[in-house]
Amino acid sequence: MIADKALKILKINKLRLTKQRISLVSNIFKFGNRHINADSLHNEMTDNGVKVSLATVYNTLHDLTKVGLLRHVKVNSNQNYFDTNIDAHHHFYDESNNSLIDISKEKINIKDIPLPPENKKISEVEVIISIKNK
Amino acid sequence: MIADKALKILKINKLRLTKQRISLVSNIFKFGNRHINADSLHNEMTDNGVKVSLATVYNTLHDLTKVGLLRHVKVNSNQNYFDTNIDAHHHFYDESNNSLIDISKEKINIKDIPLPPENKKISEVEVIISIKNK
DNA sequence: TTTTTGTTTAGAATCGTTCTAAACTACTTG
DNA sequence: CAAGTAGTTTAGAACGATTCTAAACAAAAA
Repeated sequence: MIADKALKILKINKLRLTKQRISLVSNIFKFGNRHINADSLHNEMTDNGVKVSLATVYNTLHDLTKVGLLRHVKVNSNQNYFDTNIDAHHHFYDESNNSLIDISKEKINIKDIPLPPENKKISEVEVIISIKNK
Repeated sequence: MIADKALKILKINKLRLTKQRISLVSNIFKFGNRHINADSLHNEMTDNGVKVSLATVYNTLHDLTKVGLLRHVKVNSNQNYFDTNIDAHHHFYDESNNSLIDISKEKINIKDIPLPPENKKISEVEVIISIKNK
């Protein structure tokens, strides 16, 4: 995903292309796939000399998730992580430093997936392999 | 797991059998397998007329986890969930109400598990199937 | 341009959780 | 079984991540 394409998707979803969103989006998608949280993204912006409030960082991360440009990773850390890789895939979760490492979908083969309860549908299947130092 | 056995394990681990721990443990393991969080457990105690501070509830949940009587579920909800079912198994995570439903290990067949990075070892493999209302 | 409506902001508020240090009590030892 | 000691509980403060508020602002529409 490149920033320009992401901005088009924001526009399609009737989200205004404000200065803040433009610089956040360009930062988020500047590097390859990665896992970000609000705080580190906010620091990144500050370090780059871009002044954006933390509230806007949170709002934008949620907006981007809503339109499918980010994926909220359901790992229980004290912080919420957002993944720029929106394709189905799994994660190593390093307990020693709360970091995530992608595992491509093909690497894990899940055979049988049970049916969800009545009136529910599956929204996501995620494998989390917790790891720690040897 | 029954409460008496759990208390023995506490003793073995040199954790004192205080009034608070005894009533917490007996509450936690009174029902079958379930998923608890600090707040709801604290309410449960209060409703039963047992006065325990919230801090003690947190301490005890952690202590029980440390000695292997509970398992901390790594689902990203805003609260931490502890599972009285300590056997390897998986979960449905109902996004509509942040609840967990057990899926027994046999129901899901994970074929290939990738090797962890250098100097790391796997501590847990967890499948989380997020579900929502149809 | 002017108006409308969505967005940003600083700071307050909230929520789950952990910390603190004083009071307390289970267990140990003499 | 009394006295000592070391682990435990507690209320309340503190904390860290996140959300809320309502006023200022800016993008898009009219």
